[in-house]
Amino acid sequence: MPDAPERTTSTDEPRFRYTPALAQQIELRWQDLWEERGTFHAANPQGRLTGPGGSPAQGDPYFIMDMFPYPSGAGLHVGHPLGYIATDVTGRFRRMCGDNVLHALGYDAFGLPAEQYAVQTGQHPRVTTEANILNMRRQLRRLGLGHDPRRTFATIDPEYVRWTQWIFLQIFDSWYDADAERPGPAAGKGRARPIAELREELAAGTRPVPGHDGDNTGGAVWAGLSELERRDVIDGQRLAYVDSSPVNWCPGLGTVLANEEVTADGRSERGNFPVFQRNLRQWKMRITAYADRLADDLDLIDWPDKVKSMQRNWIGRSVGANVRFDVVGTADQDPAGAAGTLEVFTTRPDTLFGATFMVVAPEHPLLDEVPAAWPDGTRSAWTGGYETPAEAVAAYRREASAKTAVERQADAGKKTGVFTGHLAVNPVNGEQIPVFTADYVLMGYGTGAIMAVPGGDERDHAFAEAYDLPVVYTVEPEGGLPEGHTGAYAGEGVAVRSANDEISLNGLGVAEAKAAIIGWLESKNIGEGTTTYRLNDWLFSRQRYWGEPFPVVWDEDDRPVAIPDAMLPVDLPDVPDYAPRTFDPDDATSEPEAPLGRNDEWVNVTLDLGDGPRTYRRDTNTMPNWAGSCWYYLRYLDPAETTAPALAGLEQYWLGPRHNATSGPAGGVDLYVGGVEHAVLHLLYARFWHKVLLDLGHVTSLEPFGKLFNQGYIQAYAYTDSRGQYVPAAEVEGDEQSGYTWQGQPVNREYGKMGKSLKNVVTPDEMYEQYGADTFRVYEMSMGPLDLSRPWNTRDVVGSQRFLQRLWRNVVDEETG
RNA sequence: GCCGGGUUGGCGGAACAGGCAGACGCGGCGCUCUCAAAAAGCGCUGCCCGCGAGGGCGUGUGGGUUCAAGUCCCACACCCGGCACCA
Repeated sequence: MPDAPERTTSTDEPRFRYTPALAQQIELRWQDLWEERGTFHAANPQGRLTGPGGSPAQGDPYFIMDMFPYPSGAGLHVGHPLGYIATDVTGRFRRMCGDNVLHALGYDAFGLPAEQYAVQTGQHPRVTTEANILNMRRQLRRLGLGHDPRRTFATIDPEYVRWTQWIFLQIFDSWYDADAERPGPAAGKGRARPIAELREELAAGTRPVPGHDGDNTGGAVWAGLSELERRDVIDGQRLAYVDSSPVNWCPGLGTVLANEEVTADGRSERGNFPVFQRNLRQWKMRITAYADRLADDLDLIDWPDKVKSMQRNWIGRSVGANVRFDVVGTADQDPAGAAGTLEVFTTRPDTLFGATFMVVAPEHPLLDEVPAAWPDGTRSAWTGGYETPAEAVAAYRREASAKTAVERQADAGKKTGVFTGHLAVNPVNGEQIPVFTADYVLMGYGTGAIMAVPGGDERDHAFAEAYDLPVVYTVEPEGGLPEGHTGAYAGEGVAVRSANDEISLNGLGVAEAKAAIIGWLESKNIGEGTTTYRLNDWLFSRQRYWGEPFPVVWDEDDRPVAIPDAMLPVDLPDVPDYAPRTFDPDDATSEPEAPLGRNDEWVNVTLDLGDGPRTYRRDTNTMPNWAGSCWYYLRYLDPAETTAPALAGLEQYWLGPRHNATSGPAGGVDLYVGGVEHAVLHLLYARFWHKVLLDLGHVTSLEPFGKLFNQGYIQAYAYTDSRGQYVPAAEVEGDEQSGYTWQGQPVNREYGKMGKSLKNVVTPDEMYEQYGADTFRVYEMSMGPLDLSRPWNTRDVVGSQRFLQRLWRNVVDEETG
């Protein structure tokens, strides 16, 4: 029982009433005691981290976690702690039930906003970030969260960076063996293996050399390669690799971005700047190798369906077939010979007999060379009015490349295109069909080329209608297509008009027909069943300062060399100017320039990496913000561990599939609470890293997060005056009926986020001061279900205050104490 | 268009397994305390009719199942979120 507070006002309030002042006194006292006693220390089954008073681990392990915060300069508003309060309540409940609860909070401290804040304030990002973390710690401690304070860390801590870089090197030093059996619970085919094993197998000749024809028996092909060629083969197989392909270049941010960071209308998620496709040499991670496992293992985890479906959508698995069409030479070239082949991907190989033309993306390499003249039978509508295919194709390519993502979306449905002059041979019936280029076919998906079946696909049908191309229906529903049917028929049915001398699909259902035609294509070696994904490899390098440097140097042959583990971490150097080099947001021709490149002494180093001192160039990129958050859950197990990101025994105890089964058959964190905005970013990347670590034997759980819960957002009202300027929401008076006013003038109410610029921020500090942390916590938990978004109303908080007062009165006499 | 989630008083929301709809909180009204106000406490508060007793209506809309439906089934409308020319 605390002493009665000094009376600070002249009221006649009872001495022992539960007032904000008394609440604060109680809260601070207990917060100090919890810290002193280590009340919320979670006990590891081994090692230095024991429970309160040195107690050993007892009860079922229960690992509960929040998506860790980004220490922004603005400090917290009342929306931020919502999830932390919820996990605290759950964690305390489980602890009371006898579980060994692990609950801690670290800080995700690299990244663009921290860097931008530092640039604005003219201070080094480390200075501002550390100050922000301190402020956030203070605000959160006052909330009274039952966290284990020994387990906190920030992603910018050099010891944390060491292990982030170490994991990067594990990925860099791995390749994906699609045929290898996975051991243990991950059973199936395909896993990451150390790159050294690839080299051994190539040298021994037990594996063909990728990208090189020829029989590698006894390592014959391998032996014929120079050391540089060998390194190129190896580097081409790594799970972290550098290559030059179209990437998202964002001049406004001065960096390239991952697909997941670009919105559907072609802008950066952060800053909303235009993003351009450019061929640039960048680091990527081979997440596509894990596409199937990332999709399939969603069945093993307890996540909201919404998030699962977003991930499935993003991965975008389609099962179908690749089919190769011969492209014939035209009259002026070589009328007899084939000019090449055109490979397409289709999910409906059963409709091959209905393919009456082909379409390739404007960027397709087939268009680099086109026939000199229009072939016989070319219709004027196909040529775009040009004299030659070359002119027509060039004009269309120009047009297409000038289109922005927004324009392209707006035009979706309207079909434009032009005949390329090429003719392809439909392998099932020998018919020569025209090859068009059109922007409704995307280079980034499948093979960038399709067989068009206007009888079975609405887009192809629209194109066929616009360019007067023949329509053949090869699938009909039971009872046939209705009289006068127009448009494509994409439904179930049986194959018709689908037979040649060797194979007949007629009468088969869609699934059987697919299987039959794939068998035939494979027997003729002109196609095979295959699976295509929408997911692309993860673009992993950024041209910014405030991130983890790549633990890689480049040798005199311009090949990447890993920094040995013993030399980690590679610290961020001091550079004269850490500001990113940004550009006119619309200037697509600008070139990225990494701030780390501004320090020649750092960039050019002499190192002894095992074969004597040599000079190298450091990699000047930094990792994306996601790197640190890809594995932080592992670091809570013991942030001071010096031999591994996390000890195997601890990982098994806290994350392994287990007994109380709260985390499900895949293991992972028992409860992970955070916003839905990371559905295809952090949550996909972290799953990918975890599976690589699993393959390499560093973890035993199949998934990092067994159960996920998305909390809603606390929203708020904001008010604008007649000029549209925001006015301080706290000073607005009135209600819905009588209208709202600020300083006597009427204002407009809007509903949305809480934010500085909207002048409607309410801070936890104000709540501690006016009501106490417990009232604040009760209010947030009683506003409504956690997964819903709802409005903050400061005046409603008093209800929770009265509730606690009533509770208090039931236990304590307000007059006597 | 496809996928996911919703729709209950003036407002946020509750109703767990089909069993008294509207818990709890805000707001509103009345009262107590006070010279007064604030704070706090007590009572009332879904809508309509009625002085009242009381009556009627009521969970987006229309149907259905059931002794009984916010809850189950069918159809529709609207709102929010995600994806979208992905072959």
